[in-house]
Amino acid sequence: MPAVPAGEPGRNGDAPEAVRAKSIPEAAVARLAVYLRVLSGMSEQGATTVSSEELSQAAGVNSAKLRKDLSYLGSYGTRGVGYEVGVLVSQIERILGLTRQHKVAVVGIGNLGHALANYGGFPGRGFPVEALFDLDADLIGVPVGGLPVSHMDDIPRICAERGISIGVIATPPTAAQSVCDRLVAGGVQCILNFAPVVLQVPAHIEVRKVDLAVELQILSFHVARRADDAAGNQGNSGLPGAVVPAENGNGRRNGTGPDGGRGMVVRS
Amino acid sequence: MPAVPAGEPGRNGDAPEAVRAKSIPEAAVARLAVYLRVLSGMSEQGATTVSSEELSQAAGVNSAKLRKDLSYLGSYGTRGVGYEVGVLVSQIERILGLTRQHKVAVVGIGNLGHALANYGGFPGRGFPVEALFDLDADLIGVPVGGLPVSHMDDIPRICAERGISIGVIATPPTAAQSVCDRLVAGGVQCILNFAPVVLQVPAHIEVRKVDLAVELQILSFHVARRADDAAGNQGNSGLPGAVVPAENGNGRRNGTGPDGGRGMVVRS
DNA sequence: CGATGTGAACATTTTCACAGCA
DNA sequence: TGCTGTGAAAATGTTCACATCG
Repeated sequence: MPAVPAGEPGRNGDAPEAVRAKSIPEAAVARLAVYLRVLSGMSEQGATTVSSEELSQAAGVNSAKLRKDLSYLGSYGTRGVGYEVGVLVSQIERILGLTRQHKVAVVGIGNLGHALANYGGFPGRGFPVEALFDLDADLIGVPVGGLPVSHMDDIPRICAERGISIGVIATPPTAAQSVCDRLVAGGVQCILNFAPVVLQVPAHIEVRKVDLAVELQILSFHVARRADDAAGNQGNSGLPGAVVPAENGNGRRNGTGPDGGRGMVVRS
Repeated sequence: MPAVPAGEPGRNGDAPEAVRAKSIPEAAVARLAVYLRVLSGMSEQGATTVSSEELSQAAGVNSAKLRKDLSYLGSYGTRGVGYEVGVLVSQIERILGLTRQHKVAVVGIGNLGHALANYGGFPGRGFPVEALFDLDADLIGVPVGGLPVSHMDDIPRICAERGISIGVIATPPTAAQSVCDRLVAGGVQCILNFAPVVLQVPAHIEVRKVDLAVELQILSFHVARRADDAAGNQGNSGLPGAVVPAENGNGRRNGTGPDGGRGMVVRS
């Protein structure tokens, strides 16, 4: 995605496809991460091969979609048999760029930030937390999860020094944009934003947001809609029928989407 | 969405459009929640009207999309002028079902659950936390955020008694499915899942997931892709050019989508 | 005149359905 | 025979562009 100077993002008449090669769909990337987790679990349980049917069941998607997604990796399956778990894991890790580490900085050591910091290195390794920041004087210097908290003013310097590539914003909404700017100044390339604000960033910075309020409101919408359906409710709607994978609609895009609530979190 | 008994979700040749009326796109619903937050902020600052241009800027989408989204509410704008903030707020709240309260139960009072419980009522009111659950004997009975923690075995009974409609799962992944089943048994209609597992639920239950690992891995993918682009980097890519709203791709679907890593989360 | 509301063009994503290979 | 890989169709979602109306 060639960065667009300003104004409306990506506004070009026809765009002669520029340089972009094959490029794998955003939606597929998100699912690959899920497949990876499922595959890791299977691997730990000793499985060596899986069929698209099995894997798709476990991941909660249909098999056609799964195969299409995996096809973006290349052809690593064996017709009539299935896929080798180990191969799939490697290939997905390769595509997702998990073969190298991505240093993380957590800003805002409140409830959520604290939880994240205590994580002591994010999911499945590969995302070591290497810097913590806050404004609270009482927190500066205090080790959280083994790492001392630094002052937000030092974000640019410290991020640059330590080669942080991902910044996690877990501050109150009012501080978020300022923190974001400093992270960018520090050379951070991606931001995971838990604050309920729409961040303004240069085109080359990737932002993803997690917003509790938005999630709850979307659920609220569905509850409401269900109530409306109180009409032609033929067939089997509320009947405790078969149980199937959630298969909901979290295919979030990132950008401007849902933001929301207040901030907290974490768990493993 | 008529519930599909079992097997592959929604597998029907052509589906004669059944009963579904107009129905507003999932993607739009997520954005409406964002508009609502932005509008609330504007309202607090005394703004009484907004143009699609202003609002879209603040929300990080383009004006056409914003107008299309708002059109699902009905026609509440004034040509040549814009929209009345108050009207928009009311209409969005109506569509999102925010005119009534949705009682929330939080399961798993660890780092995340604790943070959520302390929230003392979720974002912008409308989502009061009315029950807390955990397995830890040391926690049972202890008030967290003013509410005593109950045992997970009592999930079905208590949820039913208190009329909980939304369950938040903040437990370790191993307990998630079991908790989910009990929430469903207790009559909960929607689930917000912070555990990195694909939940199996009856078709009439709405599930949304928040997965830190998946988010980080998606960001990792973009870092990696950026590295690859190290080729024909003409134009202005890394140049600190204009700053624009994030507008990323968090348009998550929910269902079977991205799940992910280990579990953590949240904010404010 | 200026901004909304929207049909139609376009783009992306999902699903189908089946050829092809182990 | 059975399952992968994929072209093509269908569905969804986004953007354009402009008629319309306050």
